Amino acid sequence: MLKITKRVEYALIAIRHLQENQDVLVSVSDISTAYGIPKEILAKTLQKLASSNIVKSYKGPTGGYKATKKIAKTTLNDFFEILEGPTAIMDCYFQDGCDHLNSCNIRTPINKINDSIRNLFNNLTLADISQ
Amino acid sequence: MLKITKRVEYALIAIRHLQENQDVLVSVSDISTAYGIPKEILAKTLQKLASSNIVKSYKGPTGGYKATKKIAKTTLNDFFEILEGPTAIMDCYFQDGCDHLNSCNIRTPINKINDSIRNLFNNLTLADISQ
DNA sequence: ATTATATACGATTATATTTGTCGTATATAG
DNA sequence: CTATATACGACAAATATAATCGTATATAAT
Repeated sequence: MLKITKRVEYALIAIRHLQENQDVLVSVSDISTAYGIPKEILAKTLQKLASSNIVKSYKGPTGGYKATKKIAKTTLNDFFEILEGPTAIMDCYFQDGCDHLNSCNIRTPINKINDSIRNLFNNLTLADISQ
Repeated sequence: MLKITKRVEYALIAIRHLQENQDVLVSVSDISTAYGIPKEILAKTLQKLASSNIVKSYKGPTGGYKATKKIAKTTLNDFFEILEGPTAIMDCYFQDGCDHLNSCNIRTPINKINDSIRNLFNNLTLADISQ
């Protein structure tokens, strides 16, 4: 449990690679072959990052991706939520569709754990974890 | 991603129920029916907690479980690891069997994230998240 | 203009993990 | 002796994640 997904893993690999090669455009294939990552998944992952301006995309032959200055300032929470949606350890007892809500006795602890994790990730940037 | 398992959820429900009923022995069936939890899974979960002395078990008819004083002092990390094994966001790039190790460029960030989470969970007890 | 190569993106399949069930053994109160 | 509780391993079902496939669009180079 509490695992990150391959998408997040691939995204981290990609942005670090882009940061180390800021002078050139890097294509999906470049990263895919360099790290042994399935091309299609990596492509979609970079598309998500591009739509949030974490990276910038350039179409056409000689196209590819570039790192942006936004990367360093991005929090882990934002990074995760761009790729995977809301950070939440449960999915979920306290929203619509929970048929246990009436007898639920763990609302407080679940919320406290969740708040702690979100607070942690909101106070860590991608720059913080890079060095 | 970063979800807790049902086992952890059920364990939380169970220990909170036991803490609220410290004067009596509570059986698996009691908790199972009260919260709509599958009996067999709950049983195994409580067996794990019992083998770590988080709860105490009593066999035979009129048997069941009781909360122990150890609960409040138990850290979230210990609680999670009793039920689910080592707390780690990846499984894993840096151990045996990783065929990407030579080209891995995310060792540092993964370790930093992992250390942060483990640090958080090691400094939160079950008592801390209860109120 | 045409071609080759890149990103963009929805639909589908494959795989892995999690969740739940079944069967059997052991302990013990009445 | 019997009924009811915990103990525990093996298996099956359900769900979530990962990967693939197909098609569209943009654009640099010829």
